[in-house]
Amino acid sequence: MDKQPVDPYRLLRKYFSDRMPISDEDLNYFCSKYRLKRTKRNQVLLNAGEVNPYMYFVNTGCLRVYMLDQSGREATRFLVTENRFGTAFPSFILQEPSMAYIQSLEPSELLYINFTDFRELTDNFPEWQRVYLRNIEMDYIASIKRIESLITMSAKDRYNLLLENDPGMIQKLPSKIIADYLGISQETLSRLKSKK
Amino acid sequence: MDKQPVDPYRLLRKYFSDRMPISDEDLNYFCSKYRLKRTKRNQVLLNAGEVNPYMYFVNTGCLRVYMLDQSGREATRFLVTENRFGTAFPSFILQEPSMAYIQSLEPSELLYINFTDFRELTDNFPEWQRVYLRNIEMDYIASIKRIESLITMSAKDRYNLLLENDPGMIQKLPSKIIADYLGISQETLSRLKSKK
DNA sequence: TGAAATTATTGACTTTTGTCAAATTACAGC
DNA sequence: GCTGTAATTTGACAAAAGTCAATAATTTCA
Repeated sequence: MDKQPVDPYRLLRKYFSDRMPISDEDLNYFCSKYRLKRTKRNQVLLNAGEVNPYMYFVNTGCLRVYMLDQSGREATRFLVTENRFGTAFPSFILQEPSMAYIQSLEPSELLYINFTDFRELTDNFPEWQRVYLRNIEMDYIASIKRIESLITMSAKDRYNLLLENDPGMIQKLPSKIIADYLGISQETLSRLKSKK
Repeated sequence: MDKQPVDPYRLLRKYFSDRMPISDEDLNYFCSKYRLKRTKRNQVLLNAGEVNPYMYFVNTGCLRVYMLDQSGREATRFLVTENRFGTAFPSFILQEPSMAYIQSLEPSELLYINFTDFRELTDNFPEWQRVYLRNIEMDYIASIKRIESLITMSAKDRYNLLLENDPGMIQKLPSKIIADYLGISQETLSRLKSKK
């Protein structure tokens, strides 16, 4: 069977129209600001030190935002799964050099928009500003919960919590990445998994 | 010399008018949604398990949002200093029982607004929505940076970073609170301070 | 499919941080 | 200014997590 050729903007249009009232005309205008990019496994989209130009919407695949510590070890800051927006946020918003890298963990299909256009849309379309605000509120809440887990829980408890809240993530991603998302070494994670 | 009686809404009015164009009428309307509260040192404003009804604006003093871990140890999630908004954010936004407590570290003068009124203002005043959005973006960025420090740095480096970025905080607050903000024990912090 | 590269596991040891207890210091509130 | 409570420091030890190295298991992609 042949694959149907799929409109790469289908998911994005659905994302907008599911969350806010929007005319076809505005929808087309929104989409005109986004460009398509296909990436390979482990392709780096942004290097630390660069100003991050784009916000990404993930059609298929998965993005990972990560940093290197002083000794060159990787630490995962954020993961962006399908049908979601995400980027190296501080660099994008402040338009300052990034502390973080962005890579696609798998071959991915992405839609991306530059900072100027992104601000133009949030500033001029109140309905979209509202949706975006709700997204940021939720992302902020998720990051607060992550801080809580980091300052109050042991590595073992953090792992068990992730296992409860997001079993798919643990199943899907290499444990190396789970470990640096939790802020522990892969050896420690390996031992935690065998111990319970 | 007698103290001048000060309008408790002066700072709040200034906060709004500094950040957005707003008519006197709207300013009065905004302020009508806020009520005044004076607190004692260490007074608890919200207990864990309660739904957090209020967003606070700190006129004078300081608020602390903190949690208890399994063994009853406190961990500071967030501090709200003068002339800023803050609250136990997840519970306020989701209107769910709070994981966190709120207390005033010093005698404080606060203005507070309930959730319904807060949403009413952000939904109906685009200029204010925009200012609020920028605030959340900045708070989110601050929390991302805190996550970075927690997953990539040792206790010692996190302390030195805080010393650089926010020396006032270390000077002003008891080291017990600095320690549980950094996610370490007070004994460890005490040793870090003497070692360098 | 099969060689090369990456990832995961395990062991031995080190370092960091936590815990408990006691002594000292600071300071809030009367 | 006192006085009692709270905060801080220090010591001795325990537990948690990291490091390095070697091996085993999986993937990738040519």
